[in-house]
Amino acid sequence: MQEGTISIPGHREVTAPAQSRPRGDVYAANCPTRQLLDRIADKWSTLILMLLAAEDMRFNALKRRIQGVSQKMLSQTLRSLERDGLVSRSVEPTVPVTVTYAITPLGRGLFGSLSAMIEWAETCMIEVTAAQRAYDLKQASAG
Amino acid sequence: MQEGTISIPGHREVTAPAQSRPRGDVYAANCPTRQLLDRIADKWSTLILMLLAAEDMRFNALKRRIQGVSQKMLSQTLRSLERDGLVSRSVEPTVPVTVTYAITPLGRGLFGSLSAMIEWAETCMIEVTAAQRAYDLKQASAG
DNA sequence: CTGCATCCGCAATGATACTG
DNA sequence: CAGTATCATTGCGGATGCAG
Repeated sequence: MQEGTISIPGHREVTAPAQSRPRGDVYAANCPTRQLLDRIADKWSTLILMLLAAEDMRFNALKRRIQGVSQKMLSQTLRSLERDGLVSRSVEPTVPVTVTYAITPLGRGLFGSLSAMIEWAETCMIEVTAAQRAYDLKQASAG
Repeated sequence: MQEGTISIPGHREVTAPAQSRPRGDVYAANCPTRQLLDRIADKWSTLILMLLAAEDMRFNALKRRIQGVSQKMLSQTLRSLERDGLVSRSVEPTVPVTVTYAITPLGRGLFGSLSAMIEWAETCMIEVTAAQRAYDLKQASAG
């Protein structure tokens, strides 16, 4: 951990202490864009964002919907997303408390790119699977 | 590891033994699309694909260009990408051997969605950073 | 109900050394 | 140059328990 870092547990720091050249090079290790890319490239972030783009949801609703996520990771991811301003969290002071998550305008912007990706994934899944099988066969025979 | 799984090291299996319902639910743990999504959502895959979309590259050229990647991860990711049919690998039998990586048509399809995402990331980075700062401040005072 | 804190195993990653 | 093999470490992610 360096100076500018914060303590979000699930947040992998890229060692970016006061980067001086913010623009242009996504391939530089300390580029802030890459940090963002890492967040986007998170296993759960994508799924959450997709869900929230459709409708606001409660914590447990999300958890039920996204199979395989633990509350820890869900909570963690949600907090990261909130911190990035992609998701908003609103608390109604009922008893017990009611927490609702929603996508922000900023998040909705990202959602556009994301959905294109998902769509691609669903479309090309067949081809990819075929490629994998071919590759595996070749490996098995070649050694 | 289950039956259908293979031994690519960097490949996190989602326990998908002969999934029966391939379509529709990206949120199901065993959905093949999600496997693909995980691949896409890889830290290095994105970067590599972006680079190769611009031009064919050699191994070390990639390594030099992508700061912070270890040969191990680069090699690993490259192999995954090749297995998925997104990247092609060609070997010229020179001495020493010359290996060139290129993006495939399939990979280029994905590249479209990807570049939209990168573009978004670069555009909205400022806003996200601002949101982060605001969040952190709020935490610091309220926390 | 909605979380946060803690412990902990294991997979993923990185550093280093070695091969062709 | 283009990797593979080995070893050390990290921190993800799951399970559990507790709090508001």
